[in-house]
Amino acid sequence: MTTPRTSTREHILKRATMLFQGRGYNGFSFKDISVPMGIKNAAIHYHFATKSDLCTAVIERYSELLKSETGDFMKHGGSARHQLEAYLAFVRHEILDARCMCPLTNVAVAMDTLPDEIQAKATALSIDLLAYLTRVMEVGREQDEFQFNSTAEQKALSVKATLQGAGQLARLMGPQVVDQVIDQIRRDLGL
Amino acid sequence: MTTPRTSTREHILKRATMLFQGRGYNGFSFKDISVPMGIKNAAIHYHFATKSDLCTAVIERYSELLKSETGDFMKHGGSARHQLEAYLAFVRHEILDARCMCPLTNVAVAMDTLPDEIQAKATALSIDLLAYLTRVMEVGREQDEFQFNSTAEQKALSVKATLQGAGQLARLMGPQVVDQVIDQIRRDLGL
DNA sequence: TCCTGAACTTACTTATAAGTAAGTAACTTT
DNA sequence: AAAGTTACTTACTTATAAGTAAGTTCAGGA
Repeated sequence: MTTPRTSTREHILKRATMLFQGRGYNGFSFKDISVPMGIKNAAIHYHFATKSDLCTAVIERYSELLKSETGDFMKHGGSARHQLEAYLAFVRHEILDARCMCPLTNVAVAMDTLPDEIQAKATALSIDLLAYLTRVMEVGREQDEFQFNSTAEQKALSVKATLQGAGQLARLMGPQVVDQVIDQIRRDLGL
Repeated sequence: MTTPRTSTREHILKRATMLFQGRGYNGFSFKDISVPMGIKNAAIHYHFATKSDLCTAVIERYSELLKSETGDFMKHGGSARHQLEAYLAFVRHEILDARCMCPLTNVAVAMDTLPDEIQAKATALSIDLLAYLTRVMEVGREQDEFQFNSTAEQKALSVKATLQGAGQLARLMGPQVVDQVIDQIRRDLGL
């Protein structure tokens, strides 16, 4: 073997992430991972006992990624505007460059068909994300950067919903909708 | 047979609609339709040659439903506020009572795995819906009912995205988010 | 009454899915 | 050098998917 064996697991996870975010849980099979990688399906099962385990790991990893990006702000504060822009840039990148959906979208649509473990992880992620955005909204209003007349939580929920929806509409109507929607989020915050 | 045969096709369509909107194209099978109906899979194939045909009919029917609900306004105008509320009520009903997602969401997530025909129908639907909402925004601003400082199209896009996202978050975080998001849409229009 | 077509069912095919058990090659430890 | 341990492959099972071809039932018309 020329490829270092220790990285196989990482490669599987990377591909699974792309497929899960790009097609949803029911939209891909082990073959979509194994064939392009030049390995056998059983190799995937060696690293991840079941498809459910694999996709749980995908969501876990996504959660960790977001946690590391948002953690500092949650602990130490900072500029809300700066945080918002970082988050918007992250979402923008996922939609336009990676051409994938937020894992939350994919869990939500197939909710009833998914293992409980995945539902739980996704729910936890959505709660974390909302808590983060709520904090950003709170701080932003305190700092007189953002203007809105509802609760920070409600505004955060609305911003999150809008971004989730932007990912969908981008697929249907083209990538240009993303920047329009993001611009409107800023305007609706008085920016 | 006690059941009138002529209604079988309608029953199939009804069930397919629930399943497609509830689980996505890849999240249900013919069995999910035939077993609860007490018919055989082949009976579905008699009315709809392929799964693609069946789901195309589902989206077509949804488009017709929306067209009939929005058509009058598009032709004759009226109160934008009234139209907006009717549309919000429609979306609210779908999320809370029917507990299903907009077909656009389900197409968007599995875009790459779906037949071209379905992609085309969904794209057409999204364009129609956006045109409708754009008109509502335009009229609303002309009538001094709505306030926003971007183009009517951009605002409409943002509202649509927000509602699409609300459907997702409702599944993950509970039904109460829907009314919060809808309330925020009103606030962001100066209502 | 025979015939025809609509609306199915029965019985099948083909493909693909997830998952498993047993074997193997190479590296690691003792 | 012998004995694990890791990271796989080979070969298989079981389940389920969409789709099809041929036969059946019943209602209405000539």
